Amino acid sequence: MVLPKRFNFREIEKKWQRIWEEWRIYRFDKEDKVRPTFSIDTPPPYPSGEFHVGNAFNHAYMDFVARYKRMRGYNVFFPQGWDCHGLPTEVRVERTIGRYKREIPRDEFIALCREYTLKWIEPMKESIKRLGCSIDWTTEYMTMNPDYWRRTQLSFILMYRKGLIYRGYLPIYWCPRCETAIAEAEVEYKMVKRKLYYYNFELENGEPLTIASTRPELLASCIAVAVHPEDKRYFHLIGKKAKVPIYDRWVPIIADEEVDMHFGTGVVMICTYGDKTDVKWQARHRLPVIISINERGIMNEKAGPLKGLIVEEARTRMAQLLEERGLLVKVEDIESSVGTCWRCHTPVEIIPKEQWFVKTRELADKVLEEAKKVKWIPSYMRRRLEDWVNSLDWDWPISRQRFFATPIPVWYCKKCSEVILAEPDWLPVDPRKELPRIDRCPKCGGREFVGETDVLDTWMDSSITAAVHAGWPDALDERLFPADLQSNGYDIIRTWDYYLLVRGVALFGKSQFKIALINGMVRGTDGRMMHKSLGNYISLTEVVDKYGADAFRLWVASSTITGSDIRFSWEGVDYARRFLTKLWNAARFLSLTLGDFDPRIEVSEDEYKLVDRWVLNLFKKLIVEVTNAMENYDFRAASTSIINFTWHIFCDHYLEVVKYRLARENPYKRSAQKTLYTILLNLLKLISPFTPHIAEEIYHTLYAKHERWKSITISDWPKVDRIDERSITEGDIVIRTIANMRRVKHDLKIPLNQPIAKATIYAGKHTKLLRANLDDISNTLWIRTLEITEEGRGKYEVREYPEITFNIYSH
RNA sequence: GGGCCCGUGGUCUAGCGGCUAUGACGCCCGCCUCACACGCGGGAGAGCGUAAGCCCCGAGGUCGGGGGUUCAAAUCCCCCCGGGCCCA
Repeated sequence: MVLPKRFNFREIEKKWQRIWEEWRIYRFDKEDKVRPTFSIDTPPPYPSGEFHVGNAFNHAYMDFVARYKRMRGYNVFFPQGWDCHGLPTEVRVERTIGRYKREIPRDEFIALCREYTLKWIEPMKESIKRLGCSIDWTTEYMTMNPDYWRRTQLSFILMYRKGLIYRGYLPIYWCPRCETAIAEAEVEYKMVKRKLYYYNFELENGEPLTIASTRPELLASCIAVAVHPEDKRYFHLIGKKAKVPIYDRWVPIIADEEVDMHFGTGVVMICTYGDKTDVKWQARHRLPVIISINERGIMNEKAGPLKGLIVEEARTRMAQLLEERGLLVKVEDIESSVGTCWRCHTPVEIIPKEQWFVKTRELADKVLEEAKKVKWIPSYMRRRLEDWVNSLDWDWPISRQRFFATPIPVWYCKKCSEVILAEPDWLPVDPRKELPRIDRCPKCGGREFVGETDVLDTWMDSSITAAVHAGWPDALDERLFPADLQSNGYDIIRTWDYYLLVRGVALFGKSQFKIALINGMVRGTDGRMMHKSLGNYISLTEVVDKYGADAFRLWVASSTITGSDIRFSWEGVDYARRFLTKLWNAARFLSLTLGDFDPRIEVSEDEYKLVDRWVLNLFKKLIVEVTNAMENYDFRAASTSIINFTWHIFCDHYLEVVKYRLARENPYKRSAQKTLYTILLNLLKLISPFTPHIAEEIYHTLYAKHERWKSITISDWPKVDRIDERSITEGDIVIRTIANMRRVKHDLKIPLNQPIAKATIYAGKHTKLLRANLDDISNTLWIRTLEITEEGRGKYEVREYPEITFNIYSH
């Protein structure tokens, strides 16, 4: 069949996506016990409603691997799920319905969250499909479904029983807008302009002591004043007392090495809790705790005159109060970083709360040990994980004061407060609505219980995906666990990779994944991070609409090395598309000349010409190169090698020298056809992990009737036997001679299809070689009489082989 | 302030101890050559002195800047500057 003149990627891509799904060729075959398995722990996207180019970048990487491994004979498991729970959904639903969650019944609010989540998943699923990902859609799951949270709850129970989860009254990050605890990992630091207030405390001798603070509203919580132990200015004050202004309490003046002598006046007030250092200081110096902010960010009765004000109002009010009493010395503008809630961007507070925690500090050593066993690509990414683990000061708070999440499977005895942990066979369970299935409290015999109303951090859901994919806990398929591949961006090493490792270690005593494939960030065309707010945001839909999934995928593969940032470029995607056009046209040329060719007919070795052996052996080298690159997850090297071979070696040189053999009957027609047939078929195989749609379309038009594979995307990866280096070096001499003569003919303004009466090549030591290939030279250049002699020099030179010169006589 | 990564023609990028630094985009010139003008061939472009082009000559340069190791550095080491990510 002849290929149409142009390839309509819109139609072709959609068609194959549909057919692949119908054929079920990307399903993991559970029954197959022969092929080795390769399992991917696909990070479930959060249903934001839009699958952006960053998501697509990561999914493309996973798909390259999935498709490659399938062709290497693996039974590939490539699942897809959705990480549904989370604060952003609650925030967005509140915004959409215009009411706060506490204003409507809880079940109604949760139902709305579910409804919107389903709605937001749809376009993202569509995008993943349009990207051409070879996902096994029978595996699709949503963490908001009871069957999934049953597993999350079980993991909680198991970790609790192992003593890895505890309930404690500890300071935690708290978002006053969302009114929930958040983990260190969820705090986002932003540089903001703030005011630094200088105001006076009073010393025992009545003298003032000026301190600098950005948070004077916390004076009510001030529990000490600290200086650096070596600060000569304040050395004499250590151990004495200072009086807190407004509140007139005496607090100790202590020394601590972490005080920055050069910030402000070198005197700092310690408040419970102004920031993370305050938490450390409070504990280290065994200071009391005075909490003056409530859970909604409003000053409480402890704050006295500030009571009822929200934090920002309280700050300016306090500055006023200080000023009125002549205690305010000065106010400076400074830039400093403020921790904010990663979803709603409200500045976070630190308050102590009764919360559930995972003993992550206790698990740290084992996590580091397991992280060492993981193969990190690129390898330096492991450092990031290690640095993060080593920098953790607090345990991981896993309880959240939210609605739309997995319920904590716990009740409390009303009488004695004993924790009643759900039994595994009660799951899934919602203690907010159900009672424990016991009559009496095992400790005090009490008969009344209260369900835990807090829910679990979303990371508790998503950090067991690898195990869940493998069927845990019902029927864990050992072949799929730990997962072979975990792929994500370097920005979330501290979350995805870290939490997966923590849970892996806690629940299974090992990492849940073997390879961590880390990709960079997608930047806008201006080189900055792609953000809607920066106006450099490009949607995947737009790119795929304009250029097609294959062009986007090939651009992703070829534009940057694994782990590096990729800068979006329309020119880059366009270049990829132009290559695909080239490939299409080459295939079309073959479809025009292979009409009478039967691939079953054997072509004997001596029917092949040197140029055939040249291109076939160069192609073997390409296979080796691409295979090595794919094994190293170096998609750039793999894809650019394919592009360069196809475009230049195959199209620019080889196709030109065989055209004459294809145009009319001759003894070397079949060998030319066979060479073209073989090379294009195997090129399609090599490129199909990157551009599966076009490869499939060409395969089905030209090859499917002769070849045994239903789809080229599940065909065998090309193999290589002995490479004949000699035909490569000799072929190169012939090819270069032809190319240089074509160039000169063009420079002489002779149309390339106009016959040349006569030409002479002065070939020196290459005379014998060129004479043996005289037909290729003369026919490709349309030379009527070609002479090849050993002696003499012509006017023109073959650049790569200056010993070869030639003359061309147009008349 | 800390950890990690990056800095090569106008733009993007390869090279990561050894010829004259790779390729692409863009630019300039030529060409409708029986798959492809979404193509093919060629050229300038990584420093300066001259008005352009060419040639000669001169001091001299070449991968963010500076220093070092080495017979030899874009490549290794140190410092600085700039960008990024993560964190304090």
